[in-house]
Amino acid sequence: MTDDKEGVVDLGRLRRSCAGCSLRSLCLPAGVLGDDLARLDALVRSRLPLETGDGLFRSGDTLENLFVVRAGCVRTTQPATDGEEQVIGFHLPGELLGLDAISDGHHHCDAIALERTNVCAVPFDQLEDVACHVPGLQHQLLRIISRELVQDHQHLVALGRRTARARLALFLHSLSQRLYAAGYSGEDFRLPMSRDDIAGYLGLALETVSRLLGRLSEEGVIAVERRWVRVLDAASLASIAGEPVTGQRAPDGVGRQAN
Amino acid sequence: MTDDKEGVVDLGRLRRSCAGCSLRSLCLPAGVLGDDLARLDALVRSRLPLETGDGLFRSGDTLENLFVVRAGCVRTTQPATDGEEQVIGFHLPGELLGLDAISDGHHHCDAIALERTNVCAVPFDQLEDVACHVPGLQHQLLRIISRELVQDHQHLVALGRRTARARLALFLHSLSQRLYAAGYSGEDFRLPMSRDDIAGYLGLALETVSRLLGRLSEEGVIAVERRWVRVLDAASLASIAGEPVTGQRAPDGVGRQAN
DNA sequence: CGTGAGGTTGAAACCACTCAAGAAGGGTGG
DNA sequence: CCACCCTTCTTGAGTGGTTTCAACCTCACG
Repeated sequence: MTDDKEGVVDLGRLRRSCAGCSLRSLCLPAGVLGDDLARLDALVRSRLPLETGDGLFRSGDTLENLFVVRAGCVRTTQPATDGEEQVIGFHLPGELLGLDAISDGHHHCDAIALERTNVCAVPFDQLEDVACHVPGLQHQLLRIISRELVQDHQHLVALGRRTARARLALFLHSLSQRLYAAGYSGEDFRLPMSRDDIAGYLGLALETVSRLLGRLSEEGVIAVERRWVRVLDAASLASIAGEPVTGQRAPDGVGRQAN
Repeated sequence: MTDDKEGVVDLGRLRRSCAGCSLRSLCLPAGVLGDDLARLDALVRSRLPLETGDGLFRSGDTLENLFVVRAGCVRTTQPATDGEEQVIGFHLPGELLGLDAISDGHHHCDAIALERTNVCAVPFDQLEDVACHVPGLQHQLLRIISRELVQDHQHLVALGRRTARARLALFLHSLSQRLYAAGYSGEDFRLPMSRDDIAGYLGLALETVSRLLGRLSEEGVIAVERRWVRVLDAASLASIAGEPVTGQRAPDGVGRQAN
C-alpha cells in the first residue's frame, strides 16, 4: 500500500483510524476535529481480536488503558467473595470500558469477551494529557462517564423496583436500542450472552429468565430461537418494561403474574 | 470584619473558602494548590441553607451547577411513572451531586434535602473551563465521577445478589464509614433518612426494613432508637453485609427471594 | 389532648428461588 | 454419518423470603 503523501490515502490505515471509524460519533472523537483528532488517534492502539472467554482485565489490575469495543461484546462482572457474581454491564460496539478504574487507578470488575471481539486500547494517562489541551475531548470524556452513570441508575431502578418480567422486557428493549445505535438491526438480533449472563445482570435465576423468555414468546411480543431474538411488538415490550412492582394496570390486559 | 490586605485574614471568608473547608480533601480541591485553588474558589457560590424537604433540582432541569454537600444530607431519586420511585443515593458532606446531568445537560433525578443542609454550587461550564487549565482539577473531577460509578456498582450487587438482611447491613456499614470519613462518628449516629427512604434505596418494603432493623438490634449487632443507631459489633455487621443470596452459613437459614 | 406522620408488628398471599429431571444443539471421534 | 458427551436451555414441583394488607403504637406538635 502507499503512504498518505500526495493526497493518496492509505485505506487500510484510514479504516483503522478514528477518522474512518463508523463508531466515531458514539466514541471519544465525537466533537473532536482536525489536528485534535489526529492527536487522539495517535494514542489509540488496536489489539488482536479477543476470542470467546478471553479476559481484557480483571479486578485489581492497574489501570493502563481504557477500552472501546469495536465489534463483539464484552461482559463486566463484580466479583463476589463466594462465586455468585453480579453482571454490571454488557458493552457493545462504540461503548467504553474500564471507567470505574479511574477512581483509584485499579479496575474493580472483570471484563471478558462473550464472542469474537475487537477493541481499541487508549492509554489513560496520555488520554488525560491530551484532554487537558483539547476541551472537546475533556467534555466528551466527562459526558461518556456521566452517561454510564445514567445507565447504571436505570439498572438500579430495574433491580430495585421491577418484577422479573419487567426487568427482562427492559433489558431486551434497551439492548435492541443499543444494537440499533451501533449500526445493527434492533428488531432481529443474536444475543451475545447466555441465559445465565442475563440472569446475572438482572438479579434473577437463570430458570426464571428462561421461563419468562418463553412467556413473552407465547404472548407474541418477541420470537425466540436459542440466542436469536426478533422483536414482534416493540410497543408492548416497552409497556411491559415500564411496569413497576405494583403495576396492576396495563393497556392490553398485560398485567403482572408469576414466573 | 477587616479585609485581607496587610496579611490580616478575614476569618469569615476563609471559613467559607475551599482553602479553609474541612472537607477539602474529599472534594474538588483535592490535589489543587495555590493559585489554581483560588481560581476554583472563585467559582464556588455557597447557597442559603436548605430546609427539610427543599428541592435542589428536579429531573429535567437544565444543568447549571454541580453541588457539594457541606452539611446535612441530600437524597436523589429516579422518578418512576407511577410514583414508586427508586432512591439512587444519599449524599453526605463532601460528596458531589448532579454528576449524571453532564451526560446530556439535564438532570435525571430529583434531589431534596432530608434535613437542614448546606451546599456549595459550582457552575459546571465554568468548572470545565478551569479544569482545562488545571490538570489536577480535571483529574480530580474524573476521579470523583468514577468513584460514584464504583459506588453504584456496589449498590447493584446489593440489589441483585443480596438478601434483605445483607442489604440493610451493607447499608449501615457503608453509611457508618462515610459518616466517619466526613468527620462524624461512625459508631453512633442519627439516620438522616426515614425507613421509607432506606426501603426505597434498598429495593425493599418499608416494613421489611423496620423488621430487620429490629432483628439486628435483638441480636446485639446494633442498637436502634428511632433514628439513632449505634454500631455495637462492626465485625458482625460487615460479615452479615457480605453474605450473598445463597448464604448457607447464616446463623439461621437466610435464603433469598424477590420483591 | 387530639391529630397525624412515622414506625412497629402480625398474618396471609405470592413471586421468584431451589432442586431436579429432561430436551436440544454442537462437537468430537469412531 | 451416527453415537456419544457436554454444555446450554427448558420445564415442573415445592419451598420460602418478602410483600401486602391491616392494625396498633408513639412521639411531636399545636
